[in-house]
Amino acid sequence: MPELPEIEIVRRSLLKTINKAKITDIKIKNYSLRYKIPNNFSKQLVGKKILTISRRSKYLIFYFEKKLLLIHLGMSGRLLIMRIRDKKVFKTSFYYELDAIEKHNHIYFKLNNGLVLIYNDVRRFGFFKLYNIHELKNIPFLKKLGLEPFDNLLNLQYFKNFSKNRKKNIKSLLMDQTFIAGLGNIYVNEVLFMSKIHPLRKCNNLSSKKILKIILNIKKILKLSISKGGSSIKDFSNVLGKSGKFQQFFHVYDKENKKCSRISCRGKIKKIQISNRSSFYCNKCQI
DNA sequence: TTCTTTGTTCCGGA
DNA sequence: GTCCGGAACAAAGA
Repeated sequence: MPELPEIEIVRRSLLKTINKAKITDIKIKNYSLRYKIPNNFSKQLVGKKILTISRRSKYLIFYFEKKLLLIHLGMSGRLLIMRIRDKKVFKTSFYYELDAIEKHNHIYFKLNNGLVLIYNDVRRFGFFKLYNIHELKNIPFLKKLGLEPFDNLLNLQYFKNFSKNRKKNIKSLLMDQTFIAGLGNIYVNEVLFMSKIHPLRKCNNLSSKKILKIILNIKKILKLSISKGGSSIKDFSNVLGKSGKFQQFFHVYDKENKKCSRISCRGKIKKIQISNRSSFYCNKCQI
């Protein structure tokens, strides 16, 4: 599941490989993603040069002269880079254990630098949306998003202001994209474990100390994850066959019935449902 | 056949 | 009007 760190890593790899390249051809194998790809999609992008690639929350934004392309990878979307000459596929991300299966390649972007950008997505929950540059401020997906996790404005004051009149639990608050944009289920579970807070704790009666701990851990865990990923994709070819690094970070996610990883703790990881999402926590140290 | 997985959207009730 | 939880939705694999 690509979360914010993975999207950021993909963005950085794409900047290194295909930034400033021109799209010379587009082949669409499957139009039905999360939203149907319009028939004039290719026509609007062929001949255009990628000026830069940015990220907001878990969205990637490709900038062209007058257009921007908004990409969301859903839960299983991947962007792959293939060299046309030797047909070798390099992954732009490090966390997938299995190689992409060709039947799930849905879009091919042929570029003028000898590379092809491929969109591969097993579940097809990802999407591509094309906008005019001047629409940027009015894109519904981006409009309602809260602060980026690394934004300096994400501080004690912001947290307290947002949560003081709310009754929901801390897990749901951290999942709320209008509060902090880009935190998904996996990292919220990990952040709460690191902060020793039970996911069902009400969000409006946390101590300042606990809140600061949460904020610090959000930034810390995301940064760590990006840096690990970043170092393992310096040379794309190193990535192939080296999977599982990503999972090593997890302390609670998908660890039901495992022992708590804290040396001094004899707790056990429990799994519960919160707002229809699996939540994992240690029954001893998260209170 | 049923369950799981994700982020987003929508809806009803408080 | 606002908040909140639950359900639906997309597709495919186990």
